[in-house]
Amino acid sequence: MTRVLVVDDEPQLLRALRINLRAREYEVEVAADGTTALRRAGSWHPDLVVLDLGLPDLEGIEVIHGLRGWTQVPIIVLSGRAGSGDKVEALEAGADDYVTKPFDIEELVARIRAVTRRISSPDSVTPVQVGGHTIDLAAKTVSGGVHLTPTEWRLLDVLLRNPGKLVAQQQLLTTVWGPAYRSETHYLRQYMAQLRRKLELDPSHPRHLLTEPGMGYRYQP
Amino acid sequence: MTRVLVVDDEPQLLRALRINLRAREYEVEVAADGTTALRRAGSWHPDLVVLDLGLPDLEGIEVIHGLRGWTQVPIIVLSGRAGSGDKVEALEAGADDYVTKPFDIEELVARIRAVTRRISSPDSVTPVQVGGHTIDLAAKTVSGGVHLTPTEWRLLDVLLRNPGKLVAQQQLLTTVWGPAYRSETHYLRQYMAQLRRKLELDPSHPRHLLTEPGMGYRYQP
DNA sequence: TCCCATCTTGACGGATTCCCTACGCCGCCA
DNA sequence: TGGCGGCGTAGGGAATCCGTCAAGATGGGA
Repeated sequence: MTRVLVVDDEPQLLRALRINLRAREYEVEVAADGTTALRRAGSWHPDLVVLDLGLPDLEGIEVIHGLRGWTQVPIIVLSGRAGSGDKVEALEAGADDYVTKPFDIEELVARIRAVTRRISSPDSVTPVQVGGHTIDLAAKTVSGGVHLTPTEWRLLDVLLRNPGKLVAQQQLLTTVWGPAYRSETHYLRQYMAQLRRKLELDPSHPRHLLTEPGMGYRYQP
Repeated sequence: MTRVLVVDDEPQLLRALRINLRAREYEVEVAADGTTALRRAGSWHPDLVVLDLGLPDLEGIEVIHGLRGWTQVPIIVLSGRAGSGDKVEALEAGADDYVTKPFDIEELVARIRAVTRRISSPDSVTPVQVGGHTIDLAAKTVSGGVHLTPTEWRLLDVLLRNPGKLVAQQQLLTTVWGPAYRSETHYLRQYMAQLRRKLELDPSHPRHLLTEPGMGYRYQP
């Protein structure tokens, strides 16, 4: 089930969105200010964030930056201002879509559907087994009380979305750390070791997170 | 169906391209910034990338380098600047075509068709049979628990991409080891023997990895 | 302010891969 | 028959790559 975090300081709008989204089989959490929103996103790992730019404590742009610091979760921005300057600023900060108030709630739901369809379509990611653990990439959960850090999730994400395929070191480094880290292979060694310690039954003889010397790594289902 | 990843930070242009390309039976994914683009390319494996150079987070050139680090997927570059310097830089970084804004959408579609017709994506190469083994060049896998080293893969790659064709010794040496090794034919003997040992049913009587004395080698499907 | 989780950075032993030399075989030709 | 060039095979040293431990740096929350 798709998890949506709605961030807005108007209780009426929150209620309306919660009812409409739950009726359409979405899981909904709400936050009334930016600080709460960032904290809840960090602990709950939503699949989508609906964010009002006019918040009491933080600039909406700050919330976008805060989220983009560690996640690529889709963000749909709500705003009372229709100026193209705000729009550009929000989209440049990393928002995925922009809706101007007042809006028809059906329109927002349609945009949410469009964004979530785009996210889930690349390959329907169902929970995956590694070692004795069940990993849910969408919910960002691992069974057995295992906790992964943001970087570990990004790395595992790339590997698990290419099951059986060799993923080159350069690809892992550029997608997880950025293009500037193209040759910093010691990060890979470090974090692959951590993933194995946390996920493999016998970390010194991995069966799923495999090394291909001189090339990269491979997730073997 | 051909898969196209469109990277641009202008929502209007994204929408227009998505509609026009989908109407022409392309599968379309979009990304609004370079980081997202790199991640999505890594998980979705598009057959073609349409890339705007003016992105909010990364230099477009960086995105090209990031992609070229692991894939030969065709890249069509969009840019607002018509200067030939940018053009040269993008093409040298590995872009396949260059379109200056503003452009007619029909023109872009025509170029997309041209590029996809010209280049069959290496990521969509179907597995190949050699001896009793199935070889997947994209995933870097061989059936039957056979393991190949990086140099062996590079050599096999060249041969398998030229099925039935004679590949000259010089060409193999320059593409696998570099131009400086143009006359070191003993490397070829060494690694061809290893490939045969690992892949051919009867290594001393190869049926697929054939020698053309004095000329080079040939992969016989 | 301190503490804790996370991300960096450095160093070292062991494993893999590569490079290089040497040798035997075969067909060709003088 | 003996020499020669091209090819296949074998093995060991060197270079590279990888896993691991440890410690410093960073930043956010209590």
